Parts: sequence; structure tokens; C-alpha cells
Amino acid sequence: MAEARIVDTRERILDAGERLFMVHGYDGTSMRQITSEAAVNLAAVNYHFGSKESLMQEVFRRRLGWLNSERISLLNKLEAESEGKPLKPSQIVDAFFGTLLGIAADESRGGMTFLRLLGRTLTEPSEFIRAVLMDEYAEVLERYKQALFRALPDVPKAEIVWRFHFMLGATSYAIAGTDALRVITDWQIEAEDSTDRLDRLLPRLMSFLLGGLRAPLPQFESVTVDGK
Amino acid sequence: MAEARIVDTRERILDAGERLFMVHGYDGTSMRQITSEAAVNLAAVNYHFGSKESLMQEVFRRRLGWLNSERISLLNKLEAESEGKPLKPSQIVDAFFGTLLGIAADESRGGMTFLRLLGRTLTEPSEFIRAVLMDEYAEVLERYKQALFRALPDVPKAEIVWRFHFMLGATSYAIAGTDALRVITDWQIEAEDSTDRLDRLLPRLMSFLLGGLRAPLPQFESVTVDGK
DNA sequence: TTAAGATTCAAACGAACGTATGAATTGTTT
DNA sequence: AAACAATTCATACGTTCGTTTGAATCTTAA
Repeated sequence: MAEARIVDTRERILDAGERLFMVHGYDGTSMRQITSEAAVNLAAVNYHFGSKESLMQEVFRRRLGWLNSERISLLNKLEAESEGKPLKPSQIVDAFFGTLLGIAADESRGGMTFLRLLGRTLTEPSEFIRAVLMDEYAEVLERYKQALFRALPDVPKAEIVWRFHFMLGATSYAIAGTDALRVITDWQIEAEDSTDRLDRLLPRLMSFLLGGLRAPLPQFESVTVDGK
Repeated sequence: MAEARIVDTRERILDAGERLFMVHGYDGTSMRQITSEAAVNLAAVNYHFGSKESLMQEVFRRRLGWLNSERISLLNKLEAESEGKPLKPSQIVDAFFGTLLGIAADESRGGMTFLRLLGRTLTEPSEFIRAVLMDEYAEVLERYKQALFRALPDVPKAEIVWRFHFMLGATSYAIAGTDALRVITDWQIEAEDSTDRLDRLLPRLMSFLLGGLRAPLPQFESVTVDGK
């Protein structure tokens, strides 16, 4: 069976690349590491994907395609059910970030490995990676932005955009930095095993995000660094 | 004057490294790029710093030393003034994140360049970089964590730790990703010039962070993705 | 069974990497 | 001015990088 072999090789490369890019970053990962971990020949990456950059693109495309179409159809469903009335902010936030966090427990969608790769990549403004993310994300972000505008008609649009931005940051960091911060500090987050921690991350994060989204609007006059 | 020359060379290297590490990351930046931008000889980095890794360490140490001692003394001052009573959460958040954001407008402390480097580095779990950050950050994080515990005696400590974590993420992303997200989407955040945007970032972020910090506690039972 | 196509393989390519060296230059001290 | 130390410089070292190549192997189909 030729197809099985091809798929195996391609997917083994994608899996290895996903994991290694997550741990060491794009520039910190070599083709030899990838092909070695995937147990394929060095030339296989260039044969199947063309180049290292194309491999990175495919690593993202494989996961983001599903994630974002899921987000879109979830939003469509919510809006269909609401019959023209604005959605609740919590519904929107839940749909966007809940779908994302749901990947953590689903190894077939990339699991924590892909989530952490995505989290760290959002702060790496490498030119071609930004292009890939922009390509995959533009439509989804626009749809959710508009939904939030309708859900919060009294909040200035600029403020909503910023707070969406902050929510993305808190989330991406909550995922990507989970281990990093635990090492940076020696915080003992009580005795939660890792599945417990994961189960509880979503409600914890959601409370935080909604609290931030619905916070009182800032006052811009006479603001100083020391808060006086 | 020999000293002036030494300092010039060292600082030019540090400045160039800071900027290039911010743009391209550690692995994506070569010594030849750094020495070329700094207009010094290729061997100067190894002469003055010993290695590329040591240079990276020094780039952080140069800025984090001041930042964190500032944070500590600010907290000391606040606690001295409060005469044993717990601080207000907003004071603590202001002291920690306000000091950080204050760097943005202060070129002599690194400005936006260093802030964005710091932001993107927190999601890069490279071994030796983590060690540097841990070294510089451990004391400050512990002090502020304890202050938050006292300020919010009714909130479980694990919850506070998580929310501090989320706040760090929102902030780091707000800084590091400012341009990235503006490119990912084509959001027009009205007609604010960049200094206006910077002036308003702090109050905007602070409102969001405090809203998240003081949000209702999450309910862990029967939580589903769609929030029903 | 055999020809054609798809995939894997070992080996090599030039380029760029971080680092080291020893001579040349500059600055300081006597 | 001479001796000494500190710094800069051009150059080269050995490695590793991403990519390419052409032969070998495997799969599919006539």
C-alpha cells in the first residue's frame, strides 16, 4: 500500500516538526533533528514539503484549518439560535477560546503540543509565519470582532478590540507558558495533577477573560505610572 | 579615553543584540548581524562577553536589574505607607505592571525594543534563557505574590496565582504582539498616533487586568465548552 | 512479468554558523 | 620615550545548516 507509507512519512514528519518547533522554535530546530525524530531520511522533508518553511506552514495549516472552521460554524449556530438578537459576551468568548482550549485534551487535533506551539508563535513576528497565521486567522477574527461589537453596543469599538487583544494574550500565555512560569517561580499550585489542572484551566481562564472584558472603562485623564 | 571606547563598544553590541534578538529571536540572529549593526569587529562579542549566550544574558541583566529593584522598592514604599494594612489590589497591579509599561516611554531603559524582547522571550522556553529570567524574576514574583495574597484574603491562593499568570500573559502579549496582531487582522484602532496609543495602553490594560483579577470565582462543576 | 512512477536512500554541495588566533593598533603608565 | 596592557582587526578553523543529486528500492498497473 503506497498511500499508507506516504501518509505515514508525511505525518511522522509533521508530528516531529510540530513537537520540535514547539520546544526549540523554528530557527532552533534543524531538519536533521526532525527527520531523526520522525525516523525518516533527511531528504524526505524536501521531497514531501519542498522546504523547511513549507513544512512549518503545513504544520499550522493541518491544525488551524479545523480549528477555525469549527469556530465559524459554532458562531453561525449561536447566531442562528439567537434569532437576530445580540449574543451574550460569554457565549462569544466561550465559543472562541473554548474551542481553542478544547484542543488541549484532543490529541488528534494536536493536543497541548500544538497549543503551545501556537502560543509561542504568536509572539514570534517572523515574516513568513505571520503571513501563514494571518491567512488562517483573518476571517475568524473579523467574525468574532463583529459579534463582540453587537454584543457590547455601549463599549467603544477600539476598547473591544484592545480587550480581545488582551484576551488572546492571556490565553496564549496561559497555554504556552504553563511550564515556563512554573519553573520561573516555584509556585506550588496546590496538589492538582495535570489532567485536573487542564480541566480547571478553562473555567479559570474564562472567568478571568470575562472579568476583563466587562471591566469598567479606563479613564484616560491624568494617568501616571505610579498610579497617584 | 579607553573607558569611553570600551563602554561604547560594549553598549553598541548590547543595543544591537537587544534589537535583533527582539526582531529575529535568539537563534535567528547571528553574531555577524550583531557586529555588523553595531559597527564593531566580529570578534568583539567574544572578547567582551565571552559567547553569544553570555551576550544574551547580559542584554537581559542590563534591563531587568533596574526594573526589578524598582519594583521591589516601590512595593516596600507602598507597604511602609499602609502601616500593616493590606494594599489594594490596584496598587499592587499598578506597581508591578505600571513599572514595566513605564519602560516603553523610557529609551534609556530599553524602551519598546526591550519590552517586546521580554514579551516574546517569556514564551521561548529555551533552557539557558529560562535560567536567566528565573534568576532575575524569582524574588520579585514572590514578593508580589505574597502581597496579592494579603490583599485578597478571601480568594484561594491557587486562583490568585493563576490570575497573576493570566495578567502576565495579557501584558506580555499586549507589548510583544502589538504589531503582530495589527498585521494579522486589519483592525483600525481609530486614528491614534503611536504616542497616543502608548499613553492609553497602560490605563486600558490596567482596567482589563483588574477586571480579570476581581472577576467572580469560576465554578468547576459541570462545565461545558458551550457554556450552557 | 515488465515498464513506469513514486518514494527512499546515502552522499555531497556551498553557505553560514560560533569561536579562536595572533598580529596590529590604541591607550595607559612609568 | 619606552614598556605594558587593553582593544581591535583580518583571517581562518571545524561544524552544522538547508538543500540537491542520482542511484536504489518499492508500488502500481498493463
